Amino acid sequence: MGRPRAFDEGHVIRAAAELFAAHGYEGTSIDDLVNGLGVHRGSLYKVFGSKRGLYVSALRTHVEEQVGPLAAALAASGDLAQALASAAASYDSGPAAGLLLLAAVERAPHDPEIAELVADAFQALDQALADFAPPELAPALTATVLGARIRKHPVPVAHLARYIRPTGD
Amino acid sequence: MGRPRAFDEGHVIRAAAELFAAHGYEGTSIDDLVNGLGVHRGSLYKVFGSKRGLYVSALRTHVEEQVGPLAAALAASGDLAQALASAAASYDSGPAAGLLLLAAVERAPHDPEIAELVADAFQALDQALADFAPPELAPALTATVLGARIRKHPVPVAHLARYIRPTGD
DNA sequence: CGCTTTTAAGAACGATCGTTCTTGACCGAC
DNA sequence: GTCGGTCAAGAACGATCGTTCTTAAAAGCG
Repeated sequence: MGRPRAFDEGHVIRAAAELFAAHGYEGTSIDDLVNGLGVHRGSLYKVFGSKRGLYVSALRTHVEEQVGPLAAALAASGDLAQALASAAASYDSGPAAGLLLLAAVERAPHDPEIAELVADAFQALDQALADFAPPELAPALTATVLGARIRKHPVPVAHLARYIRPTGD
Repeated sequence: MGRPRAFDEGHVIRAAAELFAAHGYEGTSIDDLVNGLGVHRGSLYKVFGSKRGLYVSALRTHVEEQVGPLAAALAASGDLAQALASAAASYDSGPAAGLLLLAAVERAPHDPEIAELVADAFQALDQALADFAPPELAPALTATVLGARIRKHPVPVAHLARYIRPTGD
């Protein structure tokens, strides 16, 4: 009963993730979202409660739909070189790529819930990489993958594998 | 002639860098700057022209006073382990640390001048690291150092050196 | 058809945004 | 001492911020 929705919630969340990834949380206004998403102001507040609510939904969905599958792909790799290559390729692409990175540096320091989402995503990457390198190296390798995403030109992280001795020292 | 300034420009720039590093460009308002810096609104606009002008000054000073000396310290290291250790230690500390990182993900995509500042700083780190590892690995190692700064808990990047075979393949 | 419920539309709210202006305080030079 | 010039103080600008409100439109159900 009642008037049906004229928009798909998942589609809206993904489009919002793009906007937040492109301009950051503070740099994206409600008007930007209303115009870019084609969803009415009141509907956004009805469904997500606030700008922050929409942001959290966007980040959570980004982690689930982009970072999660990436971690799974890493775990299915044959060796470290393949894992690093697919990590770089997969994380470089995707319209909302960089949302996790932006969330980590912009919002996580001031928002514990976002900090937890970010930490969980990073830990998932750690675990996926820990199978192909000495375990104490996993956080550094995750840092490499994340840091590579920052630079303008692609960073050949996969080459790193050729210089790292196999698992177990 | 004329009334002398009641503030030190360098000190103001460094304090502004702290604020921008903590809350980002969009997340730091002119009122935040006026309150946190103790400098009058009109004086800020007289000296720096605009909020962006102050931000560019802060980023440039941060690169010159923090990142530059770090690159010099790297170049003076004995081996890769020492270089990575000092990179992690030096870049982790400092009140404005992270400003470069935040500038790279938040402003560089939308501001060519900032993008150039960021790219130059990254390249300086690349060159400093290229002396201790295979040259094609330098960007990846810079990415590791940058990525490590993102995570909440310190990342032991220096351990990476123990697994990397010496320069020249 | 009427009633109920949910969404869409858009004006409107006070607060804050970056920026500018006006006024008076301060200092060196004459 | 007073004049010229720079800075400090703070009110004020229009624009935009996130959020809320009022009203109309669209569906299922009796």
